[in-house]
This record gives sequence, C-alpha cells and structure tokens, in this order.
Amino acid sequence: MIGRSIVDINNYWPRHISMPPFEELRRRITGTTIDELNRRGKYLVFGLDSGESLIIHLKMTGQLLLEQSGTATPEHVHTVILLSGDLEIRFRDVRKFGRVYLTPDSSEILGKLGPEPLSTSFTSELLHSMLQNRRRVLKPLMLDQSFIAGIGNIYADESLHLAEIEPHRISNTLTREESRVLHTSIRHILERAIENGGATISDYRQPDGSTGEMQRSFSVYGRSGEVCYRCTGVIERTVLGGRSTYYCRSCQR
DNA sequence: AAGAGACCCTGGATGC
DNA sequence: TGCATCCAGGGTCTCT
Repeated sequence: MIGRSIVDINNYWPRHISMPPFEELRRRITGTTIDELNRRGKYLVFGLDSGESLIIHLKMTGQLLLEQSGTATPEHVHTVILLSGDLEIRFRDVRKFGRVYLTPDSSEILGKLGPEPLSTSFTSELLHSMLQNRRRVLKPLMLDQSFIAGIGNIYADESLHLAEIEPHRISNTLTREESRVLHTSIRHILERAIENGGATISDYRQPDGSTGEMQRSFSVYGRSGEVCYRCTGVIERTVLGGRSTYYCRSCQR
C-alpha cells in the first residue's frame, strides 16, 4: 500500500466513520498518497503525504483486505478505500464495532495510550512503579489501554497464568519480584502470539487469509473445567471488568 | 478513582 | 425445525 495514492473512498455503514463526517473525510484523503504504515496499541496508522493520519481500529471482527478492484466482494464490507493501480482496501467487519478516523494530529486519537509493552522503554521497574501508583484489580487494569497499550483479554489471562499471579490481585500489592515476572510474562506471551500469527477463535485471519495458530498454545483461555498444565488444579472461568477471565486458582496466587 | 452495567452489532453454539 | 438465550478477541458512556 505504501506509495499508492488514494483515489476515493466508499462507505456503506455511516457509523464506521468516526471522524470527521464522511464527506469531509472523503475530500481530505482523496488524492493523497500513503507514505507509511504504523501501529500504536491496537490502532493501525496510515501516514498520508498530506500530513494527516488515517487511523483504523478493527475492534472484535474487523479485517482489512487488500484486493483487486472488480473482484468478488465478501459479505460485511462496510468501507472501501480505492487505491491507484486498481487495488482497494476493503474494511470487512461483521459486528460493525470497527472505526475509521482522520486527523492532522494522531495524538488526538493515540495520545491517551499507555506504553508499548514490547518497547525498550517498557522496563520491569517502570511496570512496577505504574502498578504501585494504582489501586486497581490487576486484570482489568491490564486491559486498560491507557495503562498499557495493546494487551487484550486473551493475552491478559495468558500472561497472568504464566506469571502465576491471581487476576483479582490489587495492583499495588505486587512485590517487585512479582512485577518483574509479570513483565517478563507479558512480553513472552505477546512475542509468542506474534510468532504464531495471532489467535483464531472464529474470525481473526492473518493478512494472507490464513488462520493464526496461537490458540493451540492457550494455557487458560477457554479452558474452564480442564486441568491446569502446570499443577493439578482445574481452570475456572469468572467475570472481571465485564470480561471472561480464565485462571487456575491453585497455582495463580 | 474505580467499579458495575448498558450499549454498540452479528452470528454461532446450545438448550428446550 | 424453530425459537430463545447466551456468548464472543474491544471499547465508551453513565451512574454510583
């Protein structure tokens, strides 16, 4: 996509476009060229030669498909960005939770995000001090994108299990050693998830259409009633912060 | 400050 | 087979 110009944009589900209003967004991106592609947390950032950023969040079921114009369009494509060279970016999104933003200042959208967990500046000491400065239930805090950017429900549970830490723990009760282990675990799980092409439970696909394989490596997610791989405990499901939470009561403390 | 619950949506799985 | 209910990888908003 880099180097291609944006010829036009079509939208069939108005709420997909978060800001600005669609016709204004259309006017401002038509004729621009995609200079760079970046990611921040769970947001995809298209840097345009106009200086503006086109930002997309896929939420639960969003997919970006780069395909030739004129080819069969799958169901649930709500926004299409037409590129030079008869290519188009099709934003397919069954549940319609995804969003598109255009802004001259990407910090307007990304400014509230916490640190990138895989960056060198995200150290164990930083995580520990961040945890000490809050008094919140740990698992929902890990899902708070303004605390750390990019951790989702699956990887929060998997990280906590690897770290042998109970998801209901209050953040400022973690010892320095526990913070260190959690830090290592988060990084380990995210790196393995990337290596494995993400987790396909139902909708997620890699850019080439293939499924991810990380779901094969789940230790707790979706395993309620099954035996823990590390001890003799049984994985339980509970709800924390409104989200399914899987953990082993006997080895996560 | 932080937690609970509603809400945004569609579709698949399960139970009766 | 049909219908109701629950659940889902995310995130925002209101109320308390």
